[in-house]
Amino acid sequence: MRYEKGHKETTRQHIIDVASREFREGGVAAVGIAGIMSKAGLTNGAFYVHFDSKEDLVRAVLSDALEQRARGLAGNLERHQSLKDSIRDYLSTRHRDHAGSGCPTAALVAEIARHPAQTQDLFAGNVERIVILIAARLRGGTNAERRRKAMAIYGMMVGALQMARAVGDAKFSGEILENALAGAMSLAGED
Amino acid sequence: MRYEKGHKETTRQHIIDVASREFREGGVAAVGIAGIMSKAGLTNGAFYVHFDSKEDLVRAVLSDALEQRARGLAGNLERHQSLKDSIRDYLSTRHRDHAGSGCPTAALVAEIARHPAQTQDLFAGNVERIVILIAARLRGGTNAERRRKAMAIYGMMVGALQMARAVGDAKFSGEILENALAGAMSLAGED
DNA sequence: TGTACATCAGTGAACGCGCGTTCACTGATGTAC
DNA sequence: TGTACATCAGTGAACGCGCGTTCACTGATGTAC
Repeated sequence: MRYEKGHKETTRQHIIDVASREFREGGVAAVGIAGIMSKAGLTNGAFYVHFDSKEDLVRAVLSDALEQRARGLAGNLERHQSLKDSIRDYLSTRHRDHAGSGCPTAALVAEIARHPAQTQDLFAGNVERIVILIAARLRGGTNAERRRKAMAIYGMMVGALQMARAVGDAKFSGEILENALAGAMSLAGED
Repeated sequence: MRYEKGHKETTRQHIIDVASREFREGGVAAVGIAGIMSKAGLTNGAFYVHFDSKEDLVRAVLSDALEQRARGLAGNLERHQSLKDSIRDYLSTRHRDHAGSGCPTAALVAEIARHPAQTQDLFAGNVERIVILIAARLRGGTNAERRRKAMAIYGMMVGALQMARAVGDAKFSGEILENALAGAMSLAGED
């Protein structure tokens, strides 16, 4: 079988998409290559046609997922979605219950802390980008003050979403999301 | 060899202490039982004299580590440490660089989200406890408002510490910690 | 136009390894008689 | 007091299994002549 131009790149992206979901749902350490390839409709061996190693895939997945997230947020803000609505989406039960398609930072930040410097740098660049996007939507104060608030707000979003996912009890979980939203808006200086 | 009274309980606690550090440093999924037992100065087989399974150990570790943390915070507050100083300790470079002896929530929250309900309930009880401790130190507003703020602050602490650990770059990491501290104090209504 | 060879994404079996778990055994001490 | 047996935390080899990775091979298509 010989394939049309671009086929290899399409397959590579498909593997990244599947792995991206699996990693966010199950964690990098607990998800294996055989499982990813099987879910992608391929066999074990084809993996190394596309990636050098599992760590190479992790970097490709992070790069892709973080990029998509930042683009999504930028797009929403350009389409005049309010910062509050963006944060509300982030701290929603829907986002909480769909980690596989959700924020890669919330799903993988603890694991990224244990990965090589190259992987961490990739992550850092994305955090910077998100902070700038949030800061640009804040009103009042100096640039430095808006940057400070943006970091605090982003940290709260990531921490609260993770806790909401980990407590199990739906009522308590919902309370965490609501209270973090109120806290974020209070910091942002809106209602 | 027959052992003095309490020996088994001492050994069990020693295994928990070792596993607690290893899990927080490396993550539950990436740390094996053979490694834990070897670091505890014992062999493989002895593990099942003390625990039914790895999940049983995970619960024992979480229960122990979360309990210790909550007690530590309660003790500091009773000894009249200010809330600000407690949060400053939490968002310190020292805490960031010593995950093994640090907050189990920040280290393991993402993994707890993937563990059984029994494990999640254990975690939820501890979050509730910490929130109450923080809320009791807040001034002004109704009880409900203080609870809201306490949850937002705790979420921010956990999220910011994790991001500070994952970005690699020390300068950026320090900036995240400082800005989260400022955000938390702003929410708490102090300086 | 027909034949021989090159290309290369994907196959599927196998590699060594460490995982969580099991189990027959050890041996120092306690208890029974 | 001396002997026989029970106790049980810990040993260390082994279990089946899935991990990440390697590799000889396939086979449809493209290119050369």
